[in-house]
Amino acid sequence: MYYVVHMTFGGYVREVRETFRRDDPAYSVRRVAQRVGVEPAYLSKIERDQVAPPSEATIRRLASELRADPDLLLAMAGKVSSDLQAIVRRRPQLFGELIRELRDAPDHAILRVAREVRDGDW
Amino acid sequence: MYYVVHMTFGGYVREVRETFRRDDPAYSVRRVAQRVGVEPAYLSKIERDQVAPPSEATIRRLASELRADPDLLLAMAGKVSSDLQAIVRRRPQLFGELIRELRDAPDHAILRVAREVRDGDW
DNA sequence: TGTCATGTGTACTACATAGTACACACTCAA
DNA sequence: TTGAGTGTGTACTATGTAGTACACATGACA
Repeated sequence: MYYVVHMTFGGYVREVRETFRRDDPAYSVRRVAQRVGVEPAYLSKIERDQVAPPSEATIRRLASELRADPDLLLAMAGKVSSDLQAIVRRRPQLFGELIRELRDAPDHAILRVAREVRDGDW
Repeated sequence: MYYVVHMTFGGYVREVRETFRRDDPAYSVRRVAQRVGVEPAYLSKIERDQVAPPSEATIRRLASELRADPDLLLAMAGKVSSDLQAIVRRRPQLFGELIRELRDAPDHAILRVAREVRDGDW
């Protein structure tokens, strides 16, 4: 599934939507656009990367509609979830140090740290 | 020093600049503005919170000029450093989980985790 | 054969962001 | 008393963001 990382935002959305569509006509550009709350022409342009990715709010509704991970979709759009930003902003130096420290850490190390924190022994 | 958290961006900048100025006339609005590369009137408005905080690039130059922590200044401006955002965007789910897990953790717990990572035993 | 839904091209718009440019009144030092 | 430096008010602007609105050609299907 990691190949996704090399896709554009629009390309990924189109692929996911078309996959749903293969066995459900409710996933046409027009009908998805309507449920998401944007104009069909706009969604069409988004999927062909003719315009910049939409706002965070629209990306979230799109993610929900396409059963995609909002954080992943936001990342593909070059954005970071505003709730994560708020957490970091509350203690910028602390989180800054931690995140920069983890920049090159392998995935499993980050996961392990997260689990350690969850079983919080502080 | 934590009272800083309750200040506005502009108020903090003004306070820091005026402190420098008490024993160095090179820290007038005009001269700092010139070194930072903005119009004096603009810096004046920033310090009185008459306009939104400036761009990340300008905040960084301001931080450097005032020997302030860029992450802190950016946070006061409601922003998160773009390099941190880039790190998170590379592995959005992983960092998302970790950061949300740490939302309510005490400072020392986050620090401890960061140190653990630095003495990286992965 | 008409009509219905589909995807998309073109044109336009409202609001936010990130400032510049200039003028003005004030103060202090020579 | 003038002139250099100071802070700030007002007016303006360029670019980016996040879309809407409508028209059009196409293809299926009843």
